[in-house]
Amino acid sequence: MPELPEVETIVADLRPHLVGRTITRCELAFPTIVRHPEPEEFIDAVVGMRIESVGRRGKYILIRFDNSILLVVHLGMTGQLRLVDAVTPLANHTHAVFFLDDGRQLRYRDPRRFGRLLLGTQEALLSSKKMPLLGPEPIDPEFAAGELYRRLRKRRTSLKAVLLDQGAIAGVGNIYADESLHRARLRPDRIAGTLSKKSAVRLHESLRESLRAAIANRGSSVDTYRDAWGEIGGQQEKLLVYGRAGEPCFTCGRPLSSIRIAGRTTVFCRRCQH
DNA sequence: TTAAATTCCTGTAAGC
DNA sequence: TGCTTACAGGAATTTA
Repeated sequence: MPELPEVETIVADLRPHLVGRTITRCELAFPTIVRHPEPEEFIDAVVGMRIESVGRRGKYILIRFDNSILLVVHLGMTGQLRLVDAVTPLANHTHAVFFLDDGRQLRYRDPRRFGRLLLGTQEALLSSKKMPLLGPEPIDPEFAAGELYRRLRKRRTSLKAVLLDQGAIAGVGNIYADESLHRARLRPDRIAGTLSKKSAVRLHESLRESLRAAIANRGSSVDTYRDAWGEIGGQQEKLLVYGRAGEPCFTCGRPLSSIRIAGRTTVFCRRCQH
């Protein structure tokens, strides 16, 4: 499922192709995928807009138009945003198509429909709670270990739950939460507030390393994730624990354990993580 | 106020 | 082989 590295890959791929393009037409095959504003208003507002920039905040794709209005795309679990030629056959579950002035199309496809589209200024979307307040970007050079430590310290829930909390740290999902906790040799069910500064520094480094490696490998295609060209990523081959329950730990050889934390499958090594 | 539980969805895989 | 059932999970919403 798309997390920070997968969204970053899509955004980086789309940026040079979308900036400067104008949306000439928009078709919604499944209008309820648009959560704001009403679908008719959404179409009226988006058509004729020129794309100024393409960015990312957490797991959100931000397509900014030249009047500071944003087209916000959240991929949920199975969302895909693809740039295709007009002759490319329409895949099933394609809910929205944006026609561009160069003849190409930006298509949103999402079998499970957990994703959503939003349109508006950043301020309006935030104040109307259509977009939540997100925590800091973990790969931002300014995101220091001390900041992570402060955020962990005030929480009385598990490390895993805090890593998944988008208001605590933006962009981390089930894959990279498990991966970074394993790298940091920390049990996912450790209460966040009991962590030492030293352990928090280790988690900070592990988190950033897990995300950086995944971005370098164009993300993990463990479920239906595909990049903007429909291609799979490469990080799924390099995952240390995610999806490997029962298989041997690469460090000690003991079978990896699987438990449920915060309603999420969580894989870790009972021998290596404390 | 914080944390946990519930809900939304459908493709996939396991089990009978 | 074909049907049924369990499972996957991001985040908004509800409950504790």
